[in-house]
Amino acid sequence: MPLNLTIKTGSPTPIYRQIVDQICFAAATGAIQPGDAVPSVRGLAEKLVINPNTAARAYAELRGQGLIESQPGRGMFLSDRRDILTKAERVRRIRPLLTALARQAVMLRFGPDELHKMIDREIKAVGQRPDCGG
Amino acid sequence: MPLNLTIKTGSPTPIYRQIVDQICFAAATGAIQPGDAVPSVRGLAEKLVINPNTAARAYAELRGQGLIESQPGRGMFLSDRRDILTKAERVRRIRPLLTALARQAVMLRFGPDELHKMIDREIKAVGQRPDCGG
Amino acid sequence: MPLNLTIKTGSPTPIYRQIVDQICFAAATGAIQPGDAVPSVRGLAEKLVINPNTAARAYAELRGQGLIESQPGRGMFLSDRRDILTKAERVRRIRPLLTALARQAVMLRFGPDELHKMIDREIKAVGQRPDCGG
Amino acid sequence: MPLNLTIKTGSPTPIYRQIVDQICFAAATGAIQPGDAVPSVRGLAEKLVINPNTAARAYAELRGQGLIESQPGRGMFLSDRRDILTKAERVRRIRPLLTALARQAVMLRFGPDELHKMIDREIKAVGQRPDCGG
DNA sequence: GTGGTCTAGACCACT
DNA sequence: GTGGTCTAGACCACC
Repeated sequence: MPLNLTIKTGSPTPIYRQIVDQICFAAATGAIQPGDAVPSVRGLAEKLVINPNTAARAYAELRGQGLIESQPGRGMFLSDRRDILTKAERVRRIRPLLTALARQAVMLRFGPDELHKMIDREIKAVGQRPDCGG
Repeated sequence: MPLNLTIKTGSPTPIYRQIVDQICFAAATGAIQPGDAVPSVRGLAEKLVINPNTAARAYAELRGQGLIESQPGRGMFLSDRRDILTKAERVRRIRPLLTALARQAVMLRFGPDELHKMIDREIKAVGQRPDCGG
Repeated sequence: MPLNLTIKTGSPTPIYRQIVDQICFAAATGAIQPGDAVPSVRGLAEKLVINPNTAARAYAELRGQGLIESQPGRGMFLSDRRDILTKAERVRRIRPLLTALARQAVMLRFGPDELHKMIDREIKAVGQRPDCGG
Repeated sequence: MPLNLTIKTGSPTPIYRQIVDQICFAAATGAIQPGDAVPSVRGLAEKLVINPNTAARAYAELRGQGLIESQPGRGMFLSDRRDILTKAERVRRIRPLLTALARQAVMLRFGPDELHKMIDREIKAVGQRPDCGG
């Protein structure tokens, strides 16, 4: 089962964001491969019982990020892997989370080694859950 | 001087949050010890030239977290926070940040080693800044 | 007049795209500076006589590109300049236009020097027109 | 062999477009000269193993552009296209591409010199490919 | 059938 | 007041 999208309504994480994240992960982890088709806007909307616009919005964001490409009239397909963002921008985008984690870790007296182990475990576990607290 | 609070007005981080963070850090790093007195609401407000309500709000949050205790008639004192949180509770509190970081890291294609290095650097950097709310 | 947005309805270029392009240009040419506010979603919608959602969509795209940042409750502001895309990605995005131009130029017997002059003139002229054929 | 047409099926560029482009190039580069005969619709369809309708459509477009002329009973011949387009018309036709390129270049922060180099490279590369529709 | 765009109107959260 | 999200339904273009 290469792509099993699920959403949680009423979550602080918007639905479209949940979809984006899950497809993003599926691509990053290799669950879906370049050239693979992603569900159609209408099909996804029907399956998840959401408005087609919401599904379209998720896909629009993914397309904007260069992760998928649309072939008009045929559907949307996963693009070839490539580095889109500069190293500086990637660091910039993950920085707030690093800072927040470091602050909380210091406050809760977690040491670097403990953190490393926990983050490694988390990386392995990630990608199954539709909502991880935005 | 065990506690040297400074604030930055006009920051995206509310002033009360800045105070909470700094006292939190001071406690976590041992700059202030359990049983030490913290400034009175009025004294703090006067020193930082802020509204007493703002200082009170900061202390309310700290007391809610169990970090300080008021001894009526004597003032506010740092409690021994090691007694407060179990290991499970500490993990529970840092978990959402770990998850969020792991997800973002996977999406931005940061490997575990890169993450470890960035986390360590961030931990070292943390605690010096009056404003560290992301 | 730092920012004079106009749109052309019924154009092949979608309205939201026209807005994105114009703000993008204004930023690239220095007409608006980092930290400057951009019109509010509702204000822009009213001025251009479009649906607020359409304006919001344009801003969402600009924010996704890292060009503007939203300060909740305050408005949207132009971000600091930074390189977001890798060189390879920037080339990749301009490539189709280069190819199309080169083909047309060969067919119409324009030489490289003529092209250089025309493209330079076009660069100087660009940015005033809301629609330039998408 | 003045005209060696090849097509790529399954390409995003329709077959008729590929034919138009290649004949267009052959004419522009002098591979075929005004007055030269071009293959008949039937002959071309047979050689390329395509539907005669597709070949006819390609020729219809070329004739519409004034590039070829049919001499009833004799076949189709390359017309002298230098007589057809005035300088103003040539500029008018390439203008939209110049504008689009200039806009995109400004947005992606490509300077004039970089653009000139990329254009020159693209011109050299053009014409060899059976599929060059962007 | 596919995606893309736009409108209209609702609700939320933050300040 | 600000932005953010979601729904509903419409129309277009492409295949």
